Amino acid sequence: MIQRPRGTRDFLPDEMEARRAVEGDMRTKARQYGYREVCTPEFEELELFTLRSGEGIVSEMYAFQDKGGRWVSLRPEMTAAVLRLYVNEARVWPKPIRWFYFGDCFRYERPQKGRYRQFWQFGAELIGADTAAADAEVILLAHDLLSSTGIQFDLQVGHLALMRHILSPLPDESRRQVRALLDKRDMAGLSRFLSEGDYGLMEDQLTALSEAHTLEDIFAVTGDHPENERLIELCSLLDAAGIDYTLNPAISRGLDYYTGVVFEAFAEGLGAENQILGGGSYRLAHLFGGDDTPSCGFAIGFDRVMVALGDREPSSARRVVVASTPAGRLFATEVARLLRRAGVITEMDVTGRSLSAQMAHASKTAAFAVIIGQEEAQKRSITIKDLSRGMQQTLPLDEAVRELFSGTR
RNA sequence: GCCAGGGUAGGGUAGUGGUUAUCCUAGGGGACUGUGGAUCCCUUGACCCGGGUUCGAAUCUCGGCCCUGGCCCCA
Repeated sequence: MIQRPRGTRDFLPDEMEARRAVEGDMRTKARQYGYREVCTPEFEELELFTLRSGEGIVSEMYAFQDKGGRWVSLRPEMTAAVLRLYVNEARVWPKPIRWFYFGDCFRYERPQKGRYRQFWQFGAELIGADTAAADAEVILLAHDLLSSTGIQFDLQVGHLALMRHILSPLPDESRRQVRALLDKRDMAGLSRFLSEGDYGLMEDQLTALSEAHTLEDIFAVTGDHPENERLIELCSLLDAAGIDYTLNPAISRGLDYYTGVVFEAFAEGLGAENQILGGGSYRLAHLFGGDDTPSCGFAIGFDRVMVALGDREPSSARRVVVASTPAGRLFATEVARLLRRAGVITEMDVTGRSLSAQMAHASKTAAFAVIIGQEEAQKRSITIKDLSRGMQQTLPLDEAVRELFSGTR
């Protein structure tokens, strides 16, 4: 027997239908905001991803040399590819550009709850705008996408300029370490690190910042800063939209290319991998040969959303099985075509089983059985049996199709 | 890369060194060639892989693979 590759999953029909339904709701919502779907290759030149995220990520990617000797990689995320697409094809399109995507990505990591080697992301990018209104739109879209799924989540919004301001006296490498500690909320580790480097005052500021969840508290720590206005405006826009969010100036997203506003969302019941959304404003296009275009975007961990949703009711779409005797078979074929054309999910026997066995099968998979034997075929009528209630009636074909159609909607 | 716990028919399980590996469920067929769920009968189907110990291994042991969760990382 061949095993499924590690960290991958198979999806059976019930689960696939649930995934498609959620995905469809997200698409609908994104379109309402004027975003249009794009699709990029599942593998790209390796350099695309190392330009964005550094050489260090190669060990966690499905990277390989193809038969022409080119270094390529299965995509570990989609933002870089979407920005590459923008630079290649849409540089001169009217700004701003609103795009969304849904696709699978691959990372070579140790699987655990909510973490797989093949996983799906739903994301959006707003390219060519650098205002609080742009930040607000993207955050609202992210919020509405998550809301449309019905999960409970905690949305946190921050701004990297605040922390950069405080950390500016530090050398580059220390800055990165401090941000990692803050992201983990490891205040003890932070304290140890900063006192070693003789930055005691900074520790007080950072502690205060990580505990600040209102604009006043934040500005009390950071003082006057050119980006304060941006944050004030963003908050007033988010408040006007009436969404729930928490200000969290300690978000650092572990990334160097984010430029300003950053946001994340978390859900319950996911164990260690509880982050379901990450995003912010960034500049990437110039890395791929474009202008230095400001952008803002996010990605939703689709699989984690599905885990957070839990098991849903299987699809309620009702089905019909057409059961026939040999004498009714040709007419039954005709009837099945009519039903399908009318939009009814219709199955017919393909095993040559007895009528009794066909009915036994129908009772397991369908809500209604349509029975066609010699008598029905001669009169061009069909017998409809409601399998849950056990009632049946024989009707002329036209009338029966109408009946079934309305009965199964 | 590290740690813990796991792996017996499609699903769920019993089985701590000894006949032909247990039971439930599911699938196929039949009793029943125009009517399902009940019942009965027949049937399909498993010890994750490999080495070792042993007269004998599902069982003990080692390695690997995979699963679940945690750490690390998280673009």
